[in-house]
Amino acid sequence: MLKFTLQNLAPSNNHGRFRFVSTLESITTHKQQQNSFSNPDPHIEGTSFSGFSKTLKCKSLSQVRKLHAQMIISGEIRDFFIANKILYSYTLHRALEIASTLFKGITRKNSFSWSVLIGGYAKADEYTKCFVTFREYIRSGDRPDNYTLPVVIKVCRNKADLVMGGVLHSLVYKSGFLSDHFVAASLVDMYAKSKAIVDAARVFDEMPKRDLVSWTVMIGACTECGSPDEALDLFDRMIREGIVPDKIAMGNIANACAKLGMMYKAKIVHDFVKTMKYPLDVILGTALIDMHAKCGNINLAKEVFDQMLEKNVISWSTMIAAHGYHGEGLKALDLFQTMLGDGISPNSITFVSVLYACSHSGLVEEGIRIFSLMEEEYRVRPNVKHLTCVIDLYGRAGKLKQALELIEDMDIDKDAGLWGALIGACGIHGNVEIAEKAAESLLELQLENAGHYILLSNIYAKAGQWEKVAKIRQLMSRQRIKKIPGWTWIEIDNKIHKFGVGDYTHPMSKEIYEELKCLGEKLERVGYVPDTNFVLHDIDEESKLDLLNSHSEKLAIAFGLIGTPEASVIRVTKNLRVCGDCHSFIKFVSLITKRVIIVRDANRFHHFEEGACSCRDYW
DNA sequence: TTAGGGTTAG
Repeated sequence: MLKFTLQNLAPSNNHGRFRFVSTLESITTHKQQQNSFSNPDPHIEGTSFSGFSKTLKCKSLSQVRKLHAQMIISGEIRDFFIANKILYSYTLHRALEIASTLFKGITRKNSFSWSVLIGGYAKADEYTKCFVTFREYIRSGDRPDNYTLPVVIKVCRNKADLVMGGVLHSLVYKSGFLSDHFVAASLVDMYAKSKAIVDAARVFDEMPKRDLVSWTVMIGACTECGSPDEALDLFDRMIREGIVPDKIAMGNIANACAKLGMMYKAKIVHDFVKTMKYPLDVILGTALIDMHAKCGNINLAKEVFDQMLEKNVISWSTMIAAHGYHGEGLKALDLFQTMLGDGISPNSITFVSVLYACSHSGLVEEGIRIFSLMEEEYRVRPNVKHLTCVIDLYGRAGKLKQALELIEDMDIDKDAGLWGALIGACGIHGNVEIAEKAAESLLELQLENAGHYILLSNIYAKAGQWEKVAKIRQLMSRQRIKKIPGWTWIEIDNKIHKFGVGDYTHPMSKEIYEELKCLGEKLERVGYVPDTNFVLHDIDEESKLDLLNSHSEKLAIAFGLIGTPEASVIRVTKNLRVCGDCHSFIKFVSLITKRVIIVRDANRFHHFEEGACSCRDYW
């Protein structure tokens, strides 16, 4: 089952105000004033190439070869300056064999020659040759310089090779290049992409001076490692230090906003991009689509998508996925057809998005048909993620036996997510027998994801099999698997308010619980009955009711009702799946308050209106 | 003359 990467993620600065909003606005104002005087184009950059370099760079490979031949005939190739330039031109064309031959013939190799060849291998993903050449460089007695080191560190980043990365870090330290911002930024990025966030932060903190790239790398690292709120704080710090974010930094911060699901901030990010006139290229445009969609604004996402002059398979897949998790399966399928009509070949992720969209809109037959055509018609081999979507589809249709048979028949490495999808479907249809079979396979994998164990525990609890619930709990405890705490947060007036279950830490807790009590009375009059089956503890009914009434999504929504103008849309984000009772509760709240309530959970968006949800009770 | 940061799922 697809999920946003929201687990374990919630804003840490409870009730805090993100300052980047005002700082971005101040830059924007400054920029507007600047524009009125000089109207500088931020996209025209100076170049560092001399005329000769520029000329060579523009030449085709055959022209470079011709020039090379002329230089050999005239003897000018003996000039190491000229030889180096031709060497560089060859690497730009990925003509690495000729480059290597030329390199061997250069008698006075300098650091430039080595850097260029090593960089050429790196850019061509020839990692082994890159490291072998780097080793020869060191053995030649020369010291690697601040041009070569970022290149080899980047290779470690691409391979997530922390061992070699650590060796290079120590080399950097010994050679005194830690103060070079190119070298240090490469190290930060290498650690970040290898998920060693503490090491990344250490290098970053120790940098004597940080430029835009170093900041962007560190901001991206925070988002990547599950702390988008820290990414926003860091972004704020960067701006306070006078650094103006460019389009790459803005794409990066759009990712953080996407993870947090905060619509207000998303709008500010987009406005800033517009004011700075950053071009909506394929990467920034796609990041903005993803941000708006994950912040609950599918219309703005589509607007950006339509404005983009160039789109690639990632942009299309992002938009298809967005329709999917907003429950707009037919639109997702339409877009998929348009994409094919535009001659864009779908990739593996496109199919995950399409199948996911089918699954979350109940398009069972269509989804199964597309799955069956994937390999034959589109040459994309189904993987476990596609199969998981199909299991969701079968689950929705109640075809649990067929789902189990399909899993057993397919020659695909099964993962916990796949078995989790089957257990989830069993939970909806109350099928303990198949759930137990799936659980056996799941437990064999001995994975640490608490969610799947909870699903099974949920099924046993619903069936009143408390002994088995206890057994699952024991297993989790033995394997030290902890349930991830559920959090729901709501953004009001640019402040984030975060709630946990039974939370009394909010300054307005008294009013929130009063609102909940009042709501409960009104809801019961229109037919809402709390479903205590969703409390997975073997406790008395009254305690269950108390626990149920203080679920984080209910607290956030109650606060939303108090803190936002009448008739306005309430948007909340939860890091886990919304609970079944809360889902029913929110439907009733949307009915009696006439509010549209949009809930983003770990799986998808739920649009509640007039007592119904866009997920049609399947999620 | 050469070097570091960017988009979709999980």
